Amino acid sequence: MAATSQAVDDYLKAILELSGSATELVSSNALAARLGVRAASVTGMLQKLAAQRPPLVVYQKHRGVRLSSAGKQRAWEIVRHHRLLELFLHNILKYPLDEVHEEAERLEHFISERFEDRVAALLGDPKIDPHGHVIPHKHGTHAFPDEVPLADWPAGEPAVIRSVGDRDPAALRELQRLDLVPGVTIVVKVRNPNAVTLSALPGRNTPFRLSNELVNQIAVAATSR
Amino acid sequence: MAATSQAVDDYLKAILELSGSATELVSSNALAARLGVRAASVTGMLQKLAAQRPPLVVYQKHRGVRLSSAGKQRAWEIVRHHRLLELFLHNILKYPLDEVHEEAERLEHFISERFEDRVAALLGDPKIDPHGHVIPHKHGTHAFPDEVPLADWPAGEPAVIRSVGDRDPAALRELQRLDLVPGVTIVVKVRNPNAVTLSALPGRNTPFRLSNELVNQIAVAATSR
DNA sequence: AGAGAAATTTAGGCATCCCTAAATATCTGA
DNA sequence: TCAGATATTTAGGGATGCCTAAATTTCTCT
Ligand SMILES: [Mn+2]
Ligand SMILES: [Mn+2]
Ligand SMILES: [Mn+2]
Ligand SMILES: [Mn+2]
Repeated sequence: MAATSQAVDDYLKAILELSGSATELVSSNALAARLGVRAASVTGMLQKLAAQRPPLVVYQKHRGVRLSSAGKQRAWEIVRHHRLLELFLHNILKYPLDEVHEEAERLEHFISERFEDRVAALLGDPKIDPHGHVIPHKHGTHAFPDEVPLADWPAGEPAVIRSVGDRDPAALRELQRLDLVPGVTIVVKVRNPNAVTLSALPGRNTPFRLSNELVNQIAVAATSR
Repeated sequence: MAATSQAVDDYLKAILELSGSATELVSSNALAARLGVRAASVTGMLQKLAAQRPPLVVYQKHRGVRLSSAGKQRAWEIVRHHRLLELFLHNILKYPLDEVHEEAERLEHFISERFEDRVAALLGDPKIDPHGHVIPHKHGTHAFPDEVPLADWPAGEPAVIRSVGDRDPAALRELQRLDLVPGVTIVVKVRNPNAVTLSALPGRNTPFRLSNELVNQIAVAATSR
């Protein structure tokens, strides 16, 4: 497989991250917004990725794009780099949680296979990154975890925080301050259009309100098992 | 100071490494050979570097180029990244000695100041990289060590290996096999145009011949002190 | 069906960094 | 001094990846 540039890597990863289910098409505009480039630039790049041999994406004009199997492989590879790097930066180099993402976002494109393997070994073949995201295996993808966005979770039902978003440092600092980190159990008391109120919990005296901006950073799962 | 591209970094580092003494001019052809590009490309880049504000090099047409103080600062910065990374790869990630250079050569351009600082802390503010090269301080340059090329060392006088070249993996493996690594004491018995013969040494039964290719990888200093 | 939203196309441009080939200029040593 | 070595200039090009602006196509919803 031909080597991919940083820009290509970023497009593939963005398509992966925007396509919730594997078959869902991602629109050009969504990609443009996520990558901070113009729609015309996206169209150009998608055509290039689809024209490559083997193609990295399956591109349907006006309908959207999804990863080909080669594209999926490369995208997961980059995600593995990213999450291993984040854990390394946090656990070994003692980076604050809200600073790991930016550095990993840069370095993920440049580390070698050997670096990836040695870091994984140093960390003891970890399964979860410091935000609670699953670290994919070296070859092949990984099953989607059973987590759902907190915004979709029913009120009254206890839930465990599985992961938090890694892209917004300010939100991350706030979540840490509130102790809303992976592993913590919460209960939604009320859901409004713009916020969610969480019930009082052990170690916290009053119910409190979480803005959607923070709610959207959190993914949860049932407390059972 | 404006951010420098990878290509600019590589030019600055090459100028630094090719100018033995601080004031020595480096020729365009020497740079072209070291960087694996054409002389015409070098001329173009040198003009760009000299035109920058502040200038990164002092360029005298037909005579050569040397680093300005801004250029020197950036070049030493990259060298610090490189040598810290090499030591990190060797000591923490357990890379073989002959594989650290290539990875460091790539990553040196992309790590942040924070990464540099945290790696230095993890390694205990090291002074010497795994090839025996001095790791410059974070701000400002460093004094040149007292080492000289083995090719310039007088026969009969014992010498300690101070450093070995990091750019040729095959040569490095051979030097390790021969136990010619930093810290080891040697004596030159005979010098030929194409080789040097070392005297028998503790742990070695016969004198042996070292090709210039290997001799040129080694820098030594007096055994005293 | 028609309007508005979404996406694409086209045409031109910018920046970086590299290449070749040929002509020219400068330097240096015998 | 002058020939050969060294370096520069000029003029052309390629690749990547981004931009704008305007025109157009396609889709989707009412
Ligand atoms: Mn990899
Ligand atoms: Mn993460
Ligand atoms: Mn630095
Ligand atoms: Mn080294």
